[in-house]
Amino acid sequence: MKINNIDNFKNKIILGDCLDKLKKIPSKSIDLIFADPPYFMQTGSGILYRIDGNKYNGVNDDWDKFNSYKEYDNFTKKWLNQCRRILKDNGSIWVMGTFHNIYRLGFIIQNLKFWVINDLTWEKTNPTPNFRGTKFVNSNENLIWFVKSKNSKFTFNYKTMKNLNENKQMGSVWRFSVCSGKERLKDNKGNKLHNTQKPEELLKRIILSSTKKNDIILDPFFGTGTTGAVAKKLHRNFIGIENNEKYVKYAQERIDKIEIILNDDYPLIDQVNAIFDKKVKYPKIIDLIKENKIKTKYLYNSRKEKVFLNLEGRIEVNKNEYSIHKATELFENGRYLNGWKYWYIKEKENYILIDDIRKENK
Amino acid sequence: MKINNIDNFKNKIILGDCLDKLKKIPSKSIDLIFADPPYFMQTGSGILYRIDGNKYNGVNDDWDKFNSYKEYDNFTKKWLNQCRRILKDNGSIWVMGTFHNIYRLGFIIQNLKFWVINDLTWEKTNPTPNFRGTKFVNSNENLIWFVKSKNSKFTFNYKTMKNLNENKQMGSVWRFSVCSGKERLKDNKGNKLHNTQKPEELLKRIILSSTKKNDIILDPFFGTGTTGAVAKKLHRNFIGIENNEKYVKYAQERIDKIEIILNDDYPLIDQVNAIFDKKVKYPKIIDLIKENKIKTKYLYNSRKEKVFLNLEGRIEVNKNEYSIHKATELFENGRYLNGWKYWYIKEKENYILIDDIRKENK
DNA sequence: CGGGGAGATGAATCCTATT
DNA sequence: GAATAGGATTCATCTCCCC
Repeated sequence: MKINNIDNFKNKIILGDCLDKLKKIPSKSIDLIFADPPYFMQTGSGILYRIDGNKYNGVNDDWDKFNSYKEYDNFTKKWLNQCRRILKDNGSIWVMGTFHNIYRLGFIIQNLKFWVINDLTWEKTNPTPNFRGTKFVNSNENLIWFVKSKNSKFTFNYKTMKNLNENKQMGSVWRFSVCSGKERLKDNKGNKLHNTQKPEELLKRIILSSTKKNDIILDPFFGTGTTGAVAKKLHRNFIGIENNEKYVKYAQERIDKIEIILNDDYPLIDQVNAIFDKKVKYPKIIDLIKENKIKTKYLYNSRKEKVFLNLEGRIEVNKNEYSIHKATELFENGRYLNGWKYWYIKEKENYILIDDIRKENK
Repeated sequence: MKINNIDNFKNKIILGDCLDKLKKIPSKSIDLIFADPPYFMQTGSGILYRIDGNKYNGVNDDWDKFNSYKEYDNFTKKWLNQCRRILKDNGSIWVMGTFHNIYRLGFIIQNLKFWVINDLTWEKTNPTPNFRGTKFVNSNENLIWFVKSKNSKFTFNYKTMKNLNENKQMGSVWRFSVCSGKERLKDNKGNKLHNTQKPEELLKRIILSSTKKNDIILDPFFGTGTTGAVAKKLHRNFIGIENNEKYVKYAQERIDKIEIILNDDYPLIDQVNAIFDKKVKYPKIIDLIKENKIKTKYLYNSRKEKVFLNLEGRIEVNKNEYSIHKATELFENGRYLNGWKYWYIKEKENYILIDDIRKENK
């Protein structure tokens, strides 16, 4: 086995510096990267500050601010370039942040020629109120979903997400509460372990929408391991990178505790996933003719206009041949419609949509 | 009077290039700038079809075309620098965009040492669906509210916004529909005048939250003049800059038509509601009966013909039930009339039109 | 101007495999 | 690489018409 085979990293938490450890990951080996990077501010001592209320006081005179943006941008470019290298060509990356860093992220993402698919808003139903009434309550965090290039054939489990959303297309604004209660990890003194632990609901949506079962998901800022926990629950593989030994310990415990089968939070979601995103193979019209499922020589539209269907499954009009789809243009003034849902056969006195015949014989 | 006195620009639409005209505005003269710049959408050259086969008519205007991010960024820097110059030290700027441009805006805003107050999300309740099921529905646009420096004493009308939000602190995610219907301006052929007209609700929140009465509000991408219209309705002054002659003409007409009805004797919030929430909800007849506003069992028409009104708000004639409207047909030889304006109740010896009762109880 | 139904429409980086 | 065929895909809102 090669030392750098991706299998060596699967479902492990790697303790160490994000950039150092990213460089160890083989190229084009990852299906999804989720990154919740820190809000980095250079204070002279090089302290990393997470986005957490007003904790970044004291580093905001103009010069420091600009200087720290520069540092932050450089750091961002470095880990994003590593992400580009290790991501499969059709893989996806999700990042999240607030106004403090999301514009830095988005700008650099676009400059590195990544291709943005969606920008999303997580609306927190229970944000910290603005006690002094000085501005609007900061009730959103922002997500960017992007891929390596415009031509990427990324995964999007459309029907799964629709199904999760009362059977309507899921939009780009997600509304649920911040992580609290039992889900929130505590240290052995009973204090919250991490300031910005992400809710599993968030990772559930990300992973369900843009990965397939058994995909490999990497999180370079693993923290308390929400990404790993949800990946395991959804039968995906994870790789975590985290610099803080304490977080690694608790994250490992958290993930080890999860039993993959029959979890109450995610009952049979993989089966749902499989059911809803399964592509159905339909027979072609020529097959239906050959198998004698369509015996009639003529097709009709809803206005009972009649066309001739030949043995090759082509519609003949004025000595020209058209596909069943293309023929709709002729009869609908250039509107291009799905021919399967447009043409009927006549059986005795009944008109039957050819799509219904197709579905009976799939 | 100085040639460049700001009073010369007040409540005028300036036809011409955004940058040229911004340069004419005196320094530190503006209280609020709202900027809805081109988004640089980069749509493909293909036609996007709706599911019913019709074409989707999206933004394909010349004003949204740029050759590169670099060109877009340079343009952005230039107009933002002019904005910094003309804005009062305690003034506010709001910009908006989607993922196509919002990271460019935010990044440049931060690099130019502006100070961000809030990032906000406008969640559209009726966005264009994703016809192909290729990604999450783009249902949000993004806003950035920022000021000239961290020390700015900007305006934030906290209580007004709280009052507008059922007396809860207003958050950074706003939910309302896109501009359509009567609010949407049409050209003289009946087509939509502008591809991206913004709803008045949006400007209402921006102007109410971060300006005072009689403030001067400048919009460098004036378009159809939503900013001017709402400014006028709320007793603020506007200055619009717009390059397209047609838009200017229609915007001027739109603004001229507005009657200012603010009155100092009434609480602002009531007036705001009166101005913007033009739709009056009338009670239904069943509600009036339930609330005992209509106590009588009989209704009369102008010929004093009597009918029985049951507890479900239906008129009974010859063992048949009719709506109050449908019942007019019976009594008017098939002429269909508005029942509210046809039927009376009898109170002592007075006949009272049920429409009057309804209006008293709206 | 009630109520039901048909039709229109909105800032969109909106498909894919085969020949 | 371009052209073609096959096949999958929509939600809230507003206006207008009719009864």
